[in-house]
Amino acid sequence: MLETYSPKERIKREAMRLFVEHGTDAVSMRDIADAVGMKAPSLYAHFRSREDLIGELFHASYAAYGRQLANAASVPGGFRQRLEAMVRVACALHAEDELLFDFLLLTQHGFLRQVPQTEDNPVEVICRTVAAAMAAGEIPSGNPTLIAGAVIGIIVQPATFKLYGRLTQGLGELADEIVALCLKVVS
Amino acid sequence: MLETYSPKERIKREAMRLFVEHGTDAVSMRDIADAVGMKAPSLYAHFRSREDLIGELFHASYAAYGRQLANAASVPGGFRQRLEAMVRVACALHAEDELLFDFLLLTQHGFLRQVPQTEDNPVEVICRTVAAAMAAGEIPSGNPTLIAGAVIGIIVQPATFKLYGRLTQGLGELADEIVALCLKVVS
DNA sequence: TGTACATCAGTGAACGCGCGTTCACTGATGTAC
DNA sequence: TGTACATCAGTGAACGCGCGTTCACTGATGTAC
Repeated sequence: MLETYSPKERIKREAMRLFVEHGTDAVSMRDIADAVGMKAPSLYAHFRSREDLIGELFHASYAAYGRQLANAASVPGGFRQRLEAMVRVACALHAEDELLFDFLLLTQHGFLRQVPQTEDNPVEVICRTVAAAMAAGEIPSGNPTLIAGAVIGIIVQPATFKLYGRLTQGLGELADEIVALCLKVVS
Repeated sequence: MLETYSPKERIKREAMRLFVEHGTDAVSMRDIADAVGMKAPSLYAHFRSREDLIGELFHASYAAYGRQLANAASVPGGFRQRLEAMVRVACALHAEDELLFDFLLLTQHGFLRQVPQTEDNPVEVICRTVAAAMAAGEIPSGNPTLIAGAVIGIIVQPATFKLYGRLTQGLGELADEIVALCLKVVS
């Protein structure tokens, strides 16, 4: 039941849903409050401002994605095992909570300029892992950032296709094929 | 000289620049007018509304990209030649007018739901071309939309990296490598 | 050459609206004795 | 069990602001005679 979640969790969830459905800027505090069954002023008992609410939604989830990828990147084995683990984690995150994945996908450009380049940054994790493998001679030498970008693109663009209905299967069901495509790109 | 362009062209250009720099929703009609050296009401001599201005900017450019890709997709030769031609066109478009490419990249999610699935749609062009090649047995069978998504991701994600300064070279300089990555993905 | 008029890109002032946010208040719930 | 008080999530009313847009007007430019 929705009611078993805390008010703060319900607000975050409904806000995310509305942001994905209509775009961040088309959703007002009153819209969010309505969706939760509150009045707008009540939201300020849980978040200091609208910007805080959206920022908390983005940054917390983005960093959580980064930590999950970093975990996967540290599995024992060679680069190919680590890459496969990372790609499978990304696909699993999409399968577990597609709304959250879509939220990050759609709102990324409002935040990427201010996102810290730390170890919690998912893009950073993949770039570092590819660069390390290339430096160690595990994959052919080249432009590591470009290869990392290709890998990320192979995950993110199909997620976009799913969002707009071009693909009916989610990344969870497509994981095997996506892993295979990413492995081709690093060969 | 800027002054040799028509007022309408100058408005479109400055608007695009501001939208890329600050995000569509953070730019007001007054901001655009200021950048062009006019007052806000003057914009309405050239565009019926703010929505019209942004829509014209997006849809005209998006369709022009689609036509260029469709041209490339019709070069003589096998699928690999056509794919290479399309990827090179995409890279050339980025090299010729990075601002426009970035604008389409950043604003796509505000429009993709309402974009027509016609022959002018760039995504549609690539999906159709891959599907045809797969049906003809020119590439291994699989999920054609997923492969097309991977190809698009390999182009779009590096463009995003360039936008945020992760890559210093544009797609023009990276074209050879990007072509090679796309060819791997369809093998 | 000079005068009267048409054209039209651009403007100043103003509009109504919805936004984020504040704040004094309500009313249900829990605690003390 | 009953009364007085504290707590605190939630509210109604209101605020100031910047937005998109309208409209009567200006003032430079071109044309007719």
